[in-house]
Amino acid sequence: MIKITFPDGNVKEYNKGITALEIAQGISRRLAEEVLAAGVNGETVDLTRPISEDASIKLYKWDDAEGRHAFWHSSSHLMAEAIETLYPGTRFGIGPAIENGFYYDVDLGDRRLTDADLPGIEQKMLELARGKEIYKRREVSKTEALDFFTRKGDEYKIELIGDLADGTISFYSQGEFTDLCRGPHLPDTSQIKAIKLLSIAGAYWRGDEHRGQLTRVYGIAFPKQKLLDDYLKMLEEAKLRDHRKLGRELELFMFSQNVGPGLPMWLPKGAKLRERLENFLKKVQKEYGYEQVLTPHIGQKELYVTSGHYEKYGKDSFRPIKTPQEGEEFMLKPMNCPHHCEMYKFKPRSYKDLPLRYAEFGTVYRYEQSGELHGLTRVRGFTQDDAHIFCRPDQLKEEFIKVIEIIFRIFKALDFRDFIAQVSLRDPSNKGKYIGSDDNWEKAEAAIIEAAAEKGLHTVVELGEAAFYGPKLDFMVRDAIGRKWQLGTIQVDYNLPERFELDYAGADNQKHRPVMIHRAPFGSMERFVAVLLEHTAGKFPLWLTPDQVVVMPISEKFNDYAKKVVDYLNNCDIRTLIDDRNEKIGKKIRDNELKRIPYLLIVGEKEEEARGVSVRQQGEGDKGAMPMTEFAGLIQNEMNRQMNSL
RNA sequence: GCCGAUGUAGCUCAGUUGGCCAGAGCAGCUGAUUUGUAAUCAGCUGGUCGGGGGUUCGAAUCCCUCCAUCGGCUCCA
Repeated sequence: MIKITFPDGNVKEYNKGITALEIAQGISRRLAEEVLAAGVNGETVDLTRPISEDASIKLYKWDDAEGRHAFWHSSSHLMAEAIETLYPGTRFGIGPAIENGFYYDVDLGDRRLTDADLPGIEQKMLELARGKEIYKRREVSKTEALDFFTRKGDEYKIELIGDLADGTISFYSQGEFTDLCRGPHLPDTSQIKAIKLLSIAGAYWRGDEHRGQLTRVYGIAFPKQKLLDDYLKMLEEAKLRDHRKLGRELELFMFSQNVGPGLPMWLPKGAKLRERLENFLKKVQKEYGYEQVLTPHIGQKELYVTSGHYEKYGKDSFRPIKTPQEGEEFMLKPMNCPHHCEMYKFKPRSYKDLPLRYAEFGTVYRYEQSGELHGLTRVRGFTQDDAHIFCRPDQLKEEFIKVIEIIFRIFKALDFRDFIAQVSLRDPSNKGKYIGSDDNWEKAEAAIIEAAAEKGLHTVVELGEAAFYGPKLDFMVRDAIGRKWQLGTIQVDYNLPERFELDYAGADNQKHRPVMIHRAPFGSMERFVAVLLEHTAGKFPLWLTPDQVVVMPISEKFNDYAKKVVDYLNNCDIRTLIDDRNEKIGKKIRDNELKRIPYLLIVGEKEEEARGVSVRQQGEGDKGAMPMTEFAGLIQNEMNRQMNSL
């Protein structure tokens, strides 16, 4: 007998070799139908894996990420089986479960897969799933594994097996299909009831652009048709809050093919909105002792040779601009730090001057490959809410913490509650990618980890994601369809001060080297506005929104009165428009609701007589009539309340 | 840059066995109407069918090429 401990602390005895599925069956039939995978002593395993010793157990269902993961991983194998059936001779790369669904990288030789082939694969998958094929696990030796895929002629699997240690290799088979796989998997295919293959994409083998490209088929599957329907509906709704669509509808920004791809232009409403965001951050930064500076948009190439950026990115940048007479080379600035370093060197600095905090809304230009441009989130010209803090080593942690506080304040003001804090460290196995001494890197990484811990920040650590000159703490939020984008970033840098030979006189009258912090709480104005648009679906808070109030006369007879109301409100610093089109009030309401203007004011005979307005709040309907002075007071109060809490 | 898809009016979209002057709704303009809480009616304007080649008696439609956009990959100082 073995002892099984359940998550609630209960302990029960079972025969040695019992499976999690059998345990579930012993609890209830319903549970046995719903359970997808098991956690045994913290490891996620197949439900049908015999348990041979005392263990704590957790049964994972659809609501658990581990359960969905097993479900989608099994779906991926099912898709591979379908593809192999339909297209014999296909070779397979990797086919994991992902956050939403699964994919498989396949090589069909000369055959090309297109979207039109997907429904056929879906049908074959459903057909195979209904056959209730068992997922069978088998442990194999390395020789046997290599032998199997050599006979099959699948060089991708052979390469994968080559990296595995003998004794750790397992195969999973269902139906006629056998795959190299660690698992875990569902007991059989019958739980896979609804399948949608979503798209086809090219993907480099093992993520290496110098190697061949496989065809990646993305899909998602569910245990119930309704879940699939809901998911597809959610995707449709997400499209409605796509910042590219909202940006056009709300007339915030645009792109022009004549100006060039990835070069956004801010229309009047967007420019004003951005200005309000900038003013908000300037106000906060002033409290934190920052000083605004301004620098030019270009700099001599040598500046970037000094910084190391030229060596790292020079080949992939916009080409330098040459002066016609002297042939001097200038680059569009891809970042602001070298300029700020030069400003640090303007005069000798003392330890008493530090920290020095130079802030600039700096517009930079980076050559991004054409295929990776994306709305406002990935562009070739953008404005960073940049600042560089030059401080003494003993001030580093405190300064870093203060930057975290600024980011918290901004995320709170704009209601970004769901963010990921990622600590990006260097890849210890590939130190050549980075500049600077091991000692400096260790100090910088320790400072970030300590500061984050001190602010109680729950972080994820990613190795190899650091900038080439230093580690960083990034704040990521998701867009409408769940893609992660980096917004705020804080980076510790011991290297640029060395390269630019920055120093200060210490209390000992010796030269010392300052430490630099690069930071951008928004990340870039473009990306921040994009993510904010998707978060709010275009319904910005009152203080930020482009137009706060629209006055709508019932008929043209009341246009004069409406204009008086508009003038009065604008004089009260309330951003007010008039809709004096010759349209019925229902039409005006509809159009202005769709423009997401927070307050719609209706004025007709009654209102003119009473010098009042009838108030309608966006999305909430009729709020009744009141004098226009009272309305103005309410809006001003609301705005003041919002601005003061920023 | 790579893989796949898409590109018709400002916006959303019809229009493929290649065949009269390329269509609709919304937006815009003009007029009628003078409206009370999510679309009043009528008329009109607006298109190098992404650009350039080619095939054909004839191309939005077929082929080539370039560009842009979309979904991924790679990349992201």
